[in-house]
Amino acid sequence: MDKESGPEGGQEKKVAARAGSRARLRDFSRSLPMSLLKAREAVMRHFRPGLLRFGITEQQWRVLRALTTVESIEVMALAEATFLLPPSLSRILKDLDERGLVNRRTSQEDMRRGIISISEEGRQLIDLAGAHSEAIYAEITRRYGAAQLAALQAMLRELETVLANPIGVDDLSSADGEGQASTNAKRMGD
Amino acid sequence: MDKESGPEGGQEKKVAARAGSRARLRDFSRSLPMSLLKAREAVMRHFRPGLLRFGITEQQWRVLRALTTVESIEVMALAEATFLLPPSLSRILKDLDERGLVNRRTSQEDMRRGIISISEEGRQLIDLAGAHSEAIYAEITRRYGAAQLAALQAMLRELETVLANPIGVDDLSSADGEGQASTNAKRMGD
DNA sequence: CGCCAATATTTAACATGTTAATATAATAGT
DNA sequence: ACTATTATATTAACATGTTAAATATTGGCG
Repeated sequence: MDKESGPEGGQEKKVAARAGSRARLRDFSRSLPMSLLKAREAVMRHFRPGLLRFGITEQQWRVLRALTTVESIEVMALAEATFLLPPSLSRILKDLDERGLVNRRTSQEDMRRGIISISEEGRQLIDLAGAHSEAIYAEITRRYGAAQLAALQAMLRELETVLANPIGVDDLSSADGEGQASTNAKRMGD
Repeated sequence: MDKESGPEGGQEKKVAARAGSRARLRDFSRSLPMSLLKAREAVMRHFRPGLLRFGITEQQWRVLRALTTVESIEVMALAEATFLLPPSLSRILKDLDERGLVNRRTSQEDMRRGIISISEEGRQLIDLAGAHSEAIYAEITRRYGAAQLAALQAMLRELETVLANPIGVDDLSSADGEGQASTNAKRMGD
């Protein structure tokens, strides 16, 4: 599957002549985390400059965008919806609040919970930036193909599902041994 | 793709409560950047704890791992190989150098260029952490399926290729039925 | 030769990612 | 009621992402 015939271009002068661990580390740039990272960066490269011109970052946009879909939402639920960790979201909300783009209040039933809603200014900003983003997203869809895009996202969701359960030592022992594991695992660190 | 007409009217009730705020946010979390981000996090969640026990971060691991594949390499080439931006790599190399995990020297032909190589300590560390990562990667491959994994990576690579060229106003006009991003401000695809 | 554009690397400044620790408030058990 | 536990943010501390600017050095050109 990972064919990659030929070296990375051959401009490297000397490869380590040391024994030990070198040959199998060659294709590390094609690891799954790297593939996902590169693909995402390829996408975001097209969105970021536009958002920057509206004075918001990618994460701030995610928050405001999520807030347009509800009347109000608690911080924890917002963190899950935007896939931001609570510390990050806390900082972002503080900033957006100071800029008047969101409103916060405290739940009366549970004083721990903060309840966030988007302000009118925030909504206007999302309307403006959203037009740009939508056009870019449409062009990405056109280039890649709608069906291909849907298929890709289905596979990504499947990957998430499959990795939902933690990997313990028991899993490793059954996968690393000989037998069935030899059918799939080449070696490639990450 | 993104339907959800505007909630501007505010005629919906609070979706706050517990975890009842999922229905409206679902299409938002289906955007391509979010899908890629979630999938990558699902993978990294399994690797990070192991690396942390060896005292290295994910990016430091990438750098050391890349260095095991060459005898030495220039900073710019290393940045490209690890997919790190030069400022990030600069900080990482400074730290790894102080910890004695890498060695740096300056090219004699071009005094601007720094040349990096892994130290013996660094190599030992990679050997240890690498065994662990390999086992985890093998288990991920087993769960998802080797063929499925290869197909996913091919699709990701295709996405990169398709998005290599910048998206200009010309592309946007032909993408949607009635482009003109400046006039229609309603929904977006993140 | 000397000036200047270009390249390689670093620093700076700000925002976020990540883990741990900290207040505060609600809840379960006894 | 009282305490241990749990849940909800937030803060802290460090590392990285991201863009812009600064440095250093090289190479081109008049």
